[in-house]
Amino acid sequence: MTERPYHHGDLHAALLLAAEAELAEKGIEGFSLRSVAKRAGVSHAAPAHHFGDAAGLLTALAAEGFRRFLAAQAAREAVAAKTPAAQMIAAGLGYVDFALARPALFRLIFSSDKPNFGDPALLEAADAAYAHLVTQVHAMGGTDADVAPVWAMAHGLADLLAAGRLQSMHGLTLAERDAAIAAMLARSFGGRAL
Amino acid sequence: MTERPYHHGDLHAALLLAAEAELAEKGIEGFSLRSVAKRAGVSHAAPAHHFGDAAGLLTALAAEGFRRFLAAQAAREAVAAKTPAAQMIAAGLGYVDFALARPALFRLIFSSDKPNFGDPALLEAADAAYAHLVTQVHAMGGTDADVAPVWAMAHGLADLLAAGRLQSMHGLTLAERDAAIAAMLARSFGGRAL
DNA sequence: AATCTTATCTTTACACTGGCAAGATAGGTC
DNA sequence: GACCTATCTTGCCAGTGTAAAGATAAGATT
Repeated sequence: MTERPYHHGDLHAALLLAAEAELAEKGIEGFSLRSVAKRAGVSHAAPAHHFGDAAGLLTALAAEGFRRFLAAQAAREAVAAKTPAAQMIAAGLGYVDFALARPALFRLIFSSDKPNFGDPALLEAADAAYAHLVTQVHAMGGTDADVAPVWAMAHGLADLLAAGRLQSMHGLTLAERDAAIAAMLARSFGGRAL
Repeated sequence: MTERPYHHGDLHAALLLAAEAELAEKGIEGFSLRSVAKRAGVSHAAPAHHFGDAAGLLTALAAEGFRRFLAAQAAREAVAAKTPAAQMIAAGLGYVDFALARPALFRLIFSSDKPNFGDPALLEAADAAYAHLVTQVHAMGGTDADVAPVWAMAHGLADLLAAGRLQSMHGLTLAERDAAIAAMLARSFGGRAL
């Protein structure tokens, strides 16, 4: 029987990990602060000291979510051709990858009121994601007016796919699905990406 | 003092109205069944008889939401030119109108796990909305492959605007905003709408 | 008309939730 | 060694969803 020490050591990080697992299993609407604490092997009131309240924990998790979100895009970009068009397509594919791999986290950062989006750390992470998108569009020779359609297309695809609502894309192989998404992203840029 | 009768008369409809108001005020994440009951002037357990549980009430509300969603599109179509292209653009504008006018209801039908989407009445309402979209695309001479990009563009714009995330469109007048959305929708159709 | 049946609504109770306050523990500082 | 502060636990409260049991009313049957 290994006695659990009174002080955890790195409860802050442990709680974030537990919260991510809890979110993935229960979804935003089933998320429970007490359950997260139990998962981390700690009393129900322990998280308060590190994150204040449930919103605080979800705010920190959302910031981490934005970083994962960017990482998913970077992963696609790393294996894509180093042309601006291919990089932008890759970012869009990563956008969708993230929504499908972590739907609850995706909803937390885009469709939830629980995190405090005025929090500086969260704002910074969100701004970084947005800045990346703008950079991609500019690299392709697009203007600020091209940002909205590209973003909307990627976001709409990601959100609908994560919700399981685009049944027309269900029977496709991964390669076919990627090709279809790439074509739609190119279309959102005005067809100038092909 | 008008004594409240033991039997409400039409509690089913009254609860739906109260639930819609509750949703609009508190959002999905602040939605409370007991608060809805209080709003309808009835005990907290009364809704159970009509809707089973909270999910049942939100399922019924989601079905109603889909009907409102279609009505918002129809409202735009009624005042638009009667060409297929103008009608499709109008539907997209109505899509966005709905998301901005009732963001919580929009999230309930597209980004929530609480309603039971296997419910026949909800399925029927959702299918009707999807069928309308397909009809629009076909009327323009589009194929089934054109449905996804048009839907994704409309949905992405609606979701991002409802979340207040497309700040680039904040300073626009209503007419300018509509024109920008129309241009993006046309783009999602491959530019063949202009 | 009297009784039975059924639907509707209330009351009560329970397990769970988030948040607060008070106490326990331990690590660091003077 | 004494103090201080951060960390964590325990105990508590109001609020939530849901189930069970009782109260009330309306309709049906006789």
